[in-house]
Amino acid sequence: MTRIVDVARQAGVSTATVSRVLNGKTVRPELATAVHAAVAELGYVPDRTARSLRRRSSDVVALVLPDVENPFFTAVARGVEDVAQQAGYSVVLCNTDDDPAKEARYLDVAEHENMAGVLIAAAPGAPPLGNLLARGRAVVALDRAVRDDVDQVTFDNAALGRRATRSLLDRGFRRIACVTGPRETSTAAQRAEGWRAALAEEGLDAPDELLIHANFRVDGGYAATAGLLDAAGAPDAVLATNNLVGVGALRALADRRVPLAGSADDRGTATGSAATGVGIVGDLPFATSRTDQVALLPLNPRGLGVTAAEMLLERLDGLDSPARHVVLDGTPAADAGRVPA
Amino acid sequence: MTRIVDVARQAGVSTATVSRVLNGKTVRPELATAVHAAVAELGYVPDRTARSLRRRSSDVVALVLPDVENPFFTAVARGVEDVAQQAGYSVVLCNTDDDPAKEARYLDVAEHENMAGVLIAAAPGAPPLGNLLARGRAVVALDRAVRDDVDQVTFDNAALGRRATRSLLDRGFRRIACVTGPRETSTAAQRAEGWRAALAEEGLDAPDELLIHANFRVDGGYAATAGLLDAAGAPDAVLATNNLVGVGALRALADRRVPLAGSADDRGTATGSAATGVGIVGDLPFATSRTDQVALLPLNPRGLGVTAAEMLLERLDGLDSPARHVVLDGTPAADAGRVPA
DNA sequence: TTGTATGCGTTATCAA
DNA sequence: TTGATAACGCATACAA
Repeated sequence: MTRIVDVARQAGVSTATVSRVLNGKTVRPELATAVHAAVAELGYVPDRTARSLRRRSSDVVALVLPDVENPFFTAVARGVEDVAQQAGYSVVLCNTDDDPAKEARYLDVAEHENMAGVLIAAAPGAPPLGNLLARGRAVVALDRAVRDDVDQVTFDNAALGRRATRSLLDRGFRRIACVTGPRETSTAAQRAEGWRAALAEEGLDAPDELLIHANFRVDGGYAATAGLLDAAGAPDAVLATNNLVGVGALRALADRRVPLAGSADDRGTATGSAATGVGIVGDLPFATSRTDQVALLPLNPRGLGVTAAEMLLERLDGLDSPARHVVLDGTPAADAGRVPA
Repeated sequence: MTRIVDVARQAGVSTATVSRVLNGKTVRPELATAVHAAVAELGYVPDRTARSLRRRSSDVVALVLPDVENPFFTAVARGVEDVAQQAGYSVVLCNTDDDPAKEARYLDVAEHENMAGVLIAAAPGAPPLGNLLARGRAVVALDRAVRDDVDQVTFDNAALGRRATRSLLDRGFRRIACVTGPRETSTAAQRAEGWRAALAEEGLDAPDELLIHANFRVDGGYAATAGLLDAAGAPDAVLATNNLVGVGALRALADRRVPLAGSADDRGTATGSAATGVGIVGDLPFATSRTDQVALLPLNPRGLGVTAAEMLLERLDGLDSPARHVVLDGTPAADAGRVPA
């Protein structure tokens, strides 16, 4: 392994000068070129562990997510990684299952590993992120809102809920149920608020029995949708406020042979249940059926990750500036100009 | 931040003794308890960076994957993480997109970050993993076969291909196409071999035009299946050798309104195309349709991750033992007894 | 068995 | 601007 002393010797300078060149401090140009030549010739790569120990901060960033199996979050991770890699940071993925205890463990690790920063979609009910901030770590919350004093980037979830509901209204549905995530999860609550608002704008009621708080996974969407279909006064359409809940809803309909309203199967297939409309806030990258009768409101999770990572990078060299809140539109088209590819 | 000297002072011993206690060396019991008490009281956590620098190896493990957006590999990651966490290791996810250059970069990082080990589903055509081995790093290849001199855990892919094909044969299909991944990818090639073998056992031909090498993603499966349907002598069933290709195949059929053979839609729906059977090696966690007419051969990617992680842990304290090759059956039931939950 | 003292490779302080 | 050297926190060789 080649060390900094080897480079120093080869270039005929001190280790301090080599270090300065490598860290962009002011050095006489000819010495700098000599150092670069030596680095190239020896194939020297600084030992990141030693560097971390000395700097008291590594070039690793933690990305703490509720569910790495959710394609939404893996897409977020892609965006984060692309930006972070570019800037020389590595990304560690941490999966919390929305368990505050798991989340706390990972944040501990992040601190004791001297990680440069943390990007987090925080579990509801988890303790605030003040510890990390207090210890001078950069923190950016993404997707889900947290305490005001930390940087965060979220979608305009109320607007997303409104727009998805409106597109169902535009298709002629009137009795629209909303299957969303846990009450405490900000995205779930806000998208449901958007649903309520869209109905209100149309002079429609949003009765309690049409708002279901499930978990934000496939089984949650499945059970909730099945329940809605079984209950008296079944809805003529269902709004799923995230991708996995949407998958569950579609599968529940398929299992019961309830056709999608507006599809070719709508008429002709003999079935006991009335055709039902489906709206989804999010995408279905692994759909096994046609989705053209589904009112999809595609999101841009990658853009969310990109923006969050960029905020973290800025925060890393400016720890004292006030917290910033960025609200993205959320859809790929709208973010196109705003978020770098 | 509390350091080892603080603990030493508190316990009335030297830093060396504290270190020994923490690392399980032999120490007089009463001193050990004193140290433990001090650790607890001060809430001491060793600085992992310093430890890495000194030991020349960290407690981070790299998990290098071709596609973190593929649910198969995220499930592998879950298995790896569970085992690794338990043993005190953190897991870094690295995404290569099967690009040898990206893979090489990550392996470089793993080496220069002094990571304890690497778990990798290697990109075909990537340079062998000898470098890492030579530098004394523990390496375990998973899912895909690599050079014989490195530990590896794979599925019995030929058998998987055979069984999936057989289940299509059992359902009465005779002209069965195979859509698999790139020739160079061992899993793709071996599962296709299994397909060929199953047909041969039945005295059936496996003509070249029925074997398609696509990419191992949704678009690959989609295009390949569409092509098969368009060609003269279309198959009566399609075997997809991985989950994403299966998604693509199902969506191609749905888009063309080709009913699944054996489903309720099989008769009744007027369509130009004949009903087609589908077999898939893998699972469809995000299917938006019923899958009971699909011949699914479920896999156990989590078990793959668990086994690979356990092999890595063993390798970590025994770097010189000969390379081991573990071949898992691959299905959840068969692995149930073999792979710890 | 325990303590002392050195070194891991880098960055930062200080004097020149 | 540059160089010599101390320090980051821990583990271990060596001495006791």
